[in-house]
Amino acid sequence: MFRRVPRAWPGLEREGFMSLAHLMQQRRARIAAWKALGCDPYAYRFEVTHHAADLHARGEAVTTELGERVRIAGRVMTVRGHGKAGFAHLVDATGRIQAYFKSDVMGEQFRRYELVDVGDWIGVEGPIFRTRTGEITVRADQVELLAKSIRPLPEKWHGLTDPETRFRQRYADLFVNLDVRETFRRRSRLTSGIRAFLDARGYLEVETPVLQPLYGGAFARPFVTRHNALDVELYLRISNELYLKRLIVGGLDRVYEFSRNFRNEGMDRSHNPEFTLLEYYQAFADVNDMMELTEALVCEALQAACGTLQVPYQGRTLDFSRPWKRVSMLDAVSEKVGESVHDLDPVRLARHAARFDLHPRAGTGAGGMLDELFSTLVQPELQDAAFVVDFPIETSPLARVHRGNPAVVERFELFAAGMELANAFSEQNDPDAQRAAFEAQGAARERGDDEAQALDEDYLRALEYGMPPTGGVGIGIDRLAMLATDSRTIRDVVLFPQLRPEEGRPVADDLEDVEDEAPPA
RNA sequence: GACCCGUUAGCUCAGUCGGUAGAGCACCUGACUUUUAAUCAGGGAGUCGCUGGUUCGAUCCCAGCACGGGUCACCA
Repeated sequence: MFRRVPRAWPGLEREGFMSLAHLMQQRRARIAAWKALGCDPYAYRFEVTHHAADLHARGEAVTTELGERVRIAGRVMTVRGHGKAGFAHLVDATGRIQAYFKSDVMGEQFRRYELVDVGDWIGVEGPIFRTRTGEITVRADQVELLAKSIRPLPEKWHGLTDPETRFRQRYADLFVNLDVRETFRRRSRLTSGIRAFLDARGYLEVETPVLQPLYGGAFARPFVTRHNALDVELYLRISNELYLKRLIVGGLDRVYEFSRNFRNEGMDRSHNPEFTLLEYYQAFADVNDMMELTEALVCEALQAACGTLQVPYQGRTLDFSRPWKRVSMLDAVSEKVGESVHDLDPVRLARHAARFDLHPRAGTGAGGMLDELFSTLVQPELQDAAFVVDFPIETSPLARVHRGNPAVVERFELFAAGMELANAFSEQNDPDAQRAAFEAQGAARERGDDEAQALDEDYLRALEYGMPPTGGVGIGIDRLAMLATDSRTIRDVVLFPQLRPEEGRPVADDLEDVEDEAPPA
């Protein structure tokens, strides 16, 4: 890690004072050597004919005889010199490929090979062949330096393991730990699979505001920012839900958005302050339609990403094969506490909560206590994909009351690996009922619940024009990506997870400044 | 926010019962024309996270701070 040091430390000019600066100075010195050979250490382009994977795919067709000429480019990860010959491994976007450099073949060009440092980007041209030990290799007769690397790479065997450095310097993580690339490729296959699924069903991908004058659609604290010209406070969105439903009012009857949301809360294994939520809304559909659709969507996405619905995750196998289990929250909690809680009696729920050593905040209603009991007793056991239904009204202000049971709403959540993956409702489209639900939230806010949802007059105005019956779903894409890539934490599937900023500037930069100003020896 | 653990060379780590530190890889020099963690010989590289305290002397003991990791809390 970078260390903070005083900017002007006496003795800096002493030769070899600091190892990193010393190592970088050695590498910088090679820039001049390349120029002396007439080479630009930072090239403009290189014609690539093949990737590493293309050459490996040829298998037995490659023999110890020299074959087709190819041009490959990549970062040098290892160099093994043998006097008048040498080997190097290049890594490109598709993997590793070995290059062989031989003095009597390369002539003057061999001098270039001798200047190559680990970490440099180079381009190589020559015929492919198979070495004595069986590795497919390019026998270089031409070498070009594409970009000089002046910073030493992490160690080749243990690699880069410190999580802080891996996240801060994801660029290094990506070229040292090649499995990290596969994680993000798989995440990309997941999202492109979802897009293909929704596009094929007539859904329109849309983009709605990240900067919102009023945040809503979820229970969370927001990040606050300010627009200078308008002189107004704005919030980074905690959800895009209310905007997508405005579009349903507008007649766009199937819409979806991959929404980057921001919630000003603690961070842990499954929470990053910014995260990606896929939301999709379909007019004329209810929660049951959306359950079917979600089952199909997730299965298709996982197939695209993993090629299986038996998903290995942290030493166990999660079963996503259809149909998924459906669990009533009321039934499941009743079973765990040993008596029926279907009447949502607050006194009885409080007694059970106390029995399991749960201490809901003062003012928590029956729905909140049911939710706590569920989270503690039932949720950890939901490893294979399972839908949970029958949610209390109190915790669902944007959902419609259940047609068959006025105590609960038409809603489901999807769980797997003990994590909440998705949340869906038959959306509330009665403007008066929605206003009443907002007002109940306002009362909760009065009581000190700073996550209660604000009344959104513009959203109510939209509902007053009339919103068709609508089913809506939100899926936590980061969490789904965790499952699809067997990642333990959300940070493993977010390219640049949130960290405290590094204070000051990296040590090496400070030292370079001094060296640059020093007179040449 | 609470508690526990960590921070030593570019990387991965050892170590000092308090006397200013080592290994492997990487780097430099030399040898080596099919190696692949190449090998062999030699060499250089460190305010031991920061600040303060105790001490003749602190990388080591103590306190505070910073950053990171973990557990919990918060988080429908």
